[in-house]
Amino acid sequence: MLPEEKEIYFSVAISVSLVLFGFDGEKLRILLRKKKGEPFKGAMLLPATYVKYDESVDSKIDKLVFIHAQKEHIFVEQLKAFAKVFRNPLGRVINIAYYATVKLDDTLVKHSKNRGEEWVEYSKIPDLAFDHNEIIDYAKERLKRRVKRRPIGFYLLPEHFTISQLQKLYETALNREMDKRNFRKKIFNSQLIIETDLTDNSASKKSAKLYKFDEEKYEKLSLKGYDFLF
Amino acid sequence: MLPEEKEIYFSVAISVSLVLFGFDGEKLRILLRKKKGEPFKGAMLLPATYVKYDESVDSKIDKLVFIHAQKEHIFVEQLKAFAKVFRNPLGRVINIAYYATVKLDDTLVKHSKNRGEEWVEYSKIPDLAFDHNEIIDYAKERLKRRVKRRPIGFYLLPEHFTISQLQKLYETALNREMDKRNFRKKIFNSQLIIETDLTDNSASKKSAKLYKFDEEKYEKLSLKGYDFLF
DNA sequence: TCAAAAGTGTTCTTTGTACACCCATGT
DNA sequence: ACATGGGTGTACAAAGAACACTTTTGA
Repeated sequence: MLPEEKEIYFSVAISVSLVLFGFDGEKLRILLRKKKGEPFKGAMLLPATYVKYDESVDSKIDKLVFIHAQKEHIFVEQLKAFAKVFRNPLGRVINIAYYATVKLDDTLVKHSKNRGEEWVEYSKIPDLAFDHNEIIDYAKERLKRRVKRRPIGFYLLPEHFTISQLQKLYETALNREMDKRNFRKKIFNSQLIIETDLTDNSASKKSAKLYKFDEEKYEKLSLKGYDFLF
Repeated sequence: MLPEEKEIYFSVAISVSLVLFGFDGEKLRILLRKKKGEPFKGAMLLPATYVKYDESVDSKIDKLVFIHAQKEHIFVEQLKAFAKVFRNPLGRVINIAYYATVKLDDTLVKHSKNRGEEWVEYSKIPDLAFDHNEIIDYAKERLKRRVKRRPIGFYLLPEHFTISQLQKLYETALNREMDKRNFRKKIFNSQLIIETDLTDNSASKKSAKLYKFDEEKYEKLSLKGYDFLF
């Protein structure tokens, strides 16, 4: 590359965007915010930020995740780069999209509301600014595939959860209904969940047993290239 | 973004790189070239090119694929963006990596040789310039996953191929040995290959039947969200 | 005649799937 | 007493895994 050519190459901006999945025990949701400035003022869109030419994309996305999920060490993975020429009216912006999963509780919902953000139902995503609908569609597909092979569903649930909650999560993510008995069989066979003494009676008259994810066992198994089950 | 801020954002370059997989009937290979100019002069690396601020990434990667594969309509998919701050000494360059698969024949090997490029064995990739080893590792993982679920293996073989060739391809991509009888059973059950009248006796005294991929049937099945088998 | 790859079936195990009823309890 | 979700087992079907010998023919 000749020095005089540099400016026709080095004139692009980077942004990162985040598809943050949350599950409230009932429904799978995605965090959206309302755009404050131009372009697309007032439109809903994904959390996103520009990255300066000397900034690390990884640390930028980690910050974005922390701001919105209020937790560290959660599951984050890059989706891909969205790079269409005219996706942003300000100039050429390459968006590197990520997704992450978080346990959705009242504290976090409140935090998001205070920031003017909203946890929108998985199946009710409105038209968004830029190409963010395309990004969400891609993220949903990725989640579907991942959830089949790795127990990332567990990262979306509270520490203690009922089997019904887990099943609802899988049903939403995979977009199909499952048989209760077969589901339980599969889950218990996986040996990845531990029964606790606790119960939950928020959803039913009869109270349900609460379980937790056996992270230690999963670590061991995943070292051996373990593949999950659905 | 304020106008005076624009230059700290719009000062990044994009490049695309290509992990081109080829299979010669015996071995799975990846196309590499030798770097001519600085930086990293003389080092081996992936085919790659810079993308101008107003150029389409898609058309740039299509061109790159065509130059090296000499065919159109081959399987190409984005891997992800590689975005480390110091991956390129010229400045901040975001590399959007792709992979593609091509049928490797003598004509193409010659073409590559004329261009000073080399088809290097899948398991013998040397140390490369930039972060290209990381990109190849990522591409291998993706190929492994894809090959299990979609018959992309067929795109790597010549139009007519023997079952042994197909098995070798799967064994290399998945990095494990398979039982001949079970492999054949699975492949024939998939109903995706058609027997031809042709035979091949290049690899053995006893000649082997040649088969071809039933693309039409695959199109139909893939519309229904069909998943392959390994 | 022998080396090298082609081709071929059966058995057993594991996994997936379909399916229906009783239980505990809050209202 | 009844509605609501919690919890349980069995039988059949499909897929996966292990395993060994015969065939063809060029060298």
